[in-house]
Amino acid sequence: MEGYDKYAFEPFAVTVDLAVLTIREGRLQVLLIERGQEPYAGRWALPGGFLLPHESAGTAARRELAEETGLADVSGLHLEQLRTYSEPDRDPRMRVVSVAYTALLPDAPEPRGGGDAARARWLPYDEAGPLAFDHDRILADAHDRIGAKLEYTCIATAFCPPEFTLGELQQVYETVWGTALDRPNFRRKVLATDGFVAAVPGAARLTGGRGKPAALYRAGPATGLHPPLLRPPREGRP
Amino acid sequence: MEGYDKYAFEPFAVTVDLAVLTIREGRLQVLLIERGQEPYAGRWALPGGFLLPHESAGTAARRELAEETGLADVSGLHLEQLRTYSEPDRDPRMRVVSVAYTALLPDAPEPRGGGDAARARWLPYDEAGPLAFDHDRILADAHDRIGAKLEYTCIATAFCPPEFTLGELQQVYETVWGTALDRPNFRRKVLATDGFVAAVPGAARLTGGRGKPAALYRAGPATGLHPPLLRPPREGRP
DNA sequence: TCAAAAGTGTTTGGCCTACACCCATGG
DNA sequence: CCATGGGTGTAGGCCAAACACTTTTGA
Repeated sequence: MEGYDKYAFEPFAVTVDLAVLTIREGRLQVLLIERGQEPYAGRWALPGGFLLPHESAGTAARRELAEETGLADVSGLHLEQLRTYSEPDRDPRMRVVSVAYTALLPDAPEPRGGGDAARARWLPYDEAGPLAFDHDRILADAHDRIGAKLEYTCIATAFCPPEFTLGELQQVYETVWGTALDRPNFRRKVLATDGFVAAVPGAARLTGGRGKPAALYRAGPATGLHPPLLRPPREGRP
Repeated sequence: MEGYDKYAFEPFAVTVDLAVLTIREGRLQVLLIERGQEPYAGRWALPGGFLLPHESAGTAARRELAEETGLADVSGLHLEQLRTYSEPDRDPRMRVVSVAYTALLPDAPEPRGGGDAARARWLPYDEAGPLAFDHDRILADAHDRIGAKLEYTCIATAFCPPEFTLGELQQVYETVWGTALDRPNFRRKVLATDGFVAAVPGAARLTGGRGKPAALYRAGPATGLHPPLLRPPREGRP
């Protein structure tokens, strides 16, 4: 690093890309913006943007998240770094290194167009492609990561509103994993894990219009899941 | 991104940093280079360097790994992206965004000085700090990640030579986790996991000079561990 | 013949799966 | 009173922790 001339090379641009996931209508959905200009004009892409000169990638990601979702308070949302994409040809215009983040949202307000007045919308995860740039890969990596982290962390509550039922929490797992779970066993597993959820005394809510009202819970202080909540092995070969 | 002037901002430098880990003398050790110039002159740091203009971060990391270790063939080594560090003040000279990688080595040759003629050496993990820049944090993150991945992946074999005994494999787990494991149970667990290791027929090796010669194994084709090999819960509270 | 390291066997308990069953509510 | 979703109970099985025991080598 010594003797490096900071202007010797063509500069690298550094951006953040966001895979913003939520569960709407029982489906995993992702926040996309429509590109107005070339390259990939008219195609959908993940929201994102450049790092400002005095900003870390995490700060930039949270700023972009607020801009793109239009939410006033974005501080409580789950945001975590996914990985960095740096293939030389990933943007045909110039060298762009992008730090990708995954954000999880509970309720899903319709997005307003971002700062650059582009169209923004939620789209079901499996109808999202093909996206601009290498965003298909980023989105797939985000899905993989979230699916894996459901097994050994408590992030599932990040998809839920402040108060939620165990049925709603189970739907998070089922939606992301694409598999059905046994309700009694899921319930026991969650309640047995210390600090995963905390009961709201006396509260209850009707979920489907019919049926017994469900008890309400809040996210607990725990972050890890020991032992993990393993997803059922798939029927076919992996 | 539209209308972005690639020279409008002070350029970002993009580097890779490597946490190169190995097990020597029964201890987890890390490859460090001594800084010759300010800032942090005389301090030890993780090896690393700038991305070349047409190089991805992964390519740069593998190039640096070859340069710093002096190994001729570095293609079979385990190298994986850790995360990206982008705090604005992490390098006092300029804005540097660094993509950190973790590399795992089996045997550990003494390193030759890197391309910039700096001193390089192996140091036990727990004697490594304090390092230059934010490298203490990067190194700790690498250790955390490797410890976690031992539970649900087969990367432990990356610390072992091509042919190894189950005792050596167990020492990898014990060294990284800092806990003792039950040998019979470890053995059963590893052999029960399809594709983790494959026996080398007829081969055996004496390990401690005394005792029964141990059968030899090679790394199998599996990458994931289902079910995981969970580390024993720590005695104190987490 | 002993120490050291590899490898096998066995018991026990816990957790997890699967499924049967009861409860509360709206139509 | 039936459909729907929430919640409890329980029998069986698999897995893994714990530990006793055998085997093979060098000294």
